[in-house]
Amino acid sequence: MRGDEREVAGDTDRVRADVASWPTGRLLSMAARMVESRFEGFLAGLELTHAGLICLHHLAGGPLSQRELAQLCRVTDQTMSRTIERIARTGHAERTSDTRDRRRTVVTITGKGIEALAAARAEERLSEQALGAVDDYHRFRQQLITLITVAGS
Amino acid sequence: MRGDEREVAGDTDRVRADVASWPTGRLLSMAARMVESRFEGFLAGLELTHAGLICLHHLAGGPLSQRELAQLCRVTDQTMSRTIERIARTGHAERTSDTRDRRRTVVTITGKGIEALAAARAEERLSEQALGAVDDYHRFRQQLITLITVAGS
DNA sequence: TAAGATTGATCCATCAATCTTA
DNA sequence: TAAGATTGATGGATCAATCTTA
Repeated sequence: MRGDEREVAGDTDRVRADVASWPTGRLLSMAARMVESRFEGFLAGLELTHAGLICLHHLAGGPLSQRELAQLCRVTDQTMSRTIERIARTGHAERTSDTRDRRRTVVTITGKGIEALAAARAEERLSEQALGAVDDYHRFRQQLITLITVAGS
Repeated sequence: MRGDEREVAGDTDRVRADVASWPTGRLLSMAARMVESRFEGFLAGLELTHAGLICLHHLAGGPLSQRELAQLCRVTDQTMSRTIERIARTGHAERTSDTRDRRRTVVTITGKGIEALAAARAEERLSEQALGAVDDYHRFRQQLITLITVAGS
């Protein structure tokens, strides 16, 4: 009984009121979905996803084992295993067995991966300009980084 | 957290450096996971999840159709269908068919749902105190609300 | 035809259990 | 036994397709 044709004016205010009482965790996940979805279509054109992109980001500095990559991306080993499976399948990275310790799998970014990373970063810069609605965007990012840093250690 | 003895000092700085170059969407989803995971154990004791909790939050104001609930929670109808299935199964809400329009399903919070909501809100307040690491927490929340509001309209 | 809700397929993440190699 | 990686089950979200009722 609330969502009908009477939202002639004040729609933004109504949404704001709905959301203002949400727990902070919910606000964060909602915001994450909105920001990331703007970008997903573009990434799909590169055969990439957000999870794969952050891997390539870290792999740009050189090959890493799956566990090292998981720690840098701050996900579990299990999640990383599946993400790497995908970026290997699409040809953005390669898995090779470490000859000195055959338990380890070394992941290396490919030429296709490097190109996709560059393209994604360029687009990212553009799409984040839309976040200008947040006043003091730089500080907002710093607050997020602080939150992740202190809560994660 | 990462139980090695070589990170005697500077662990926090290292994590911060890792994360500082991430896209904002990734920072948001990471922060969301960290904040929400603190709370999940408690909710599990109530047989609830975050998705269910936000439903109960909106249902506290009175019964709603599934579509209305989806719009308030800002998820798709399909997601809401599955979330309601769960909170109905656990007895936190009930589904009844609207006799005047049998396409509609009316969702009502139960006594168990009301109790669980109250318990969760009390705990929520406590757990969010840990977010005090963010300077000007109030403004941080306002920025999130702005982001969701303007991007979603 | 359209509206409301459900089911199927996919993706990101988790934990628990397993498999291989050290 | 432990370390590194994988697989299975589950939860939260999406889109596409379907089913029922108006």
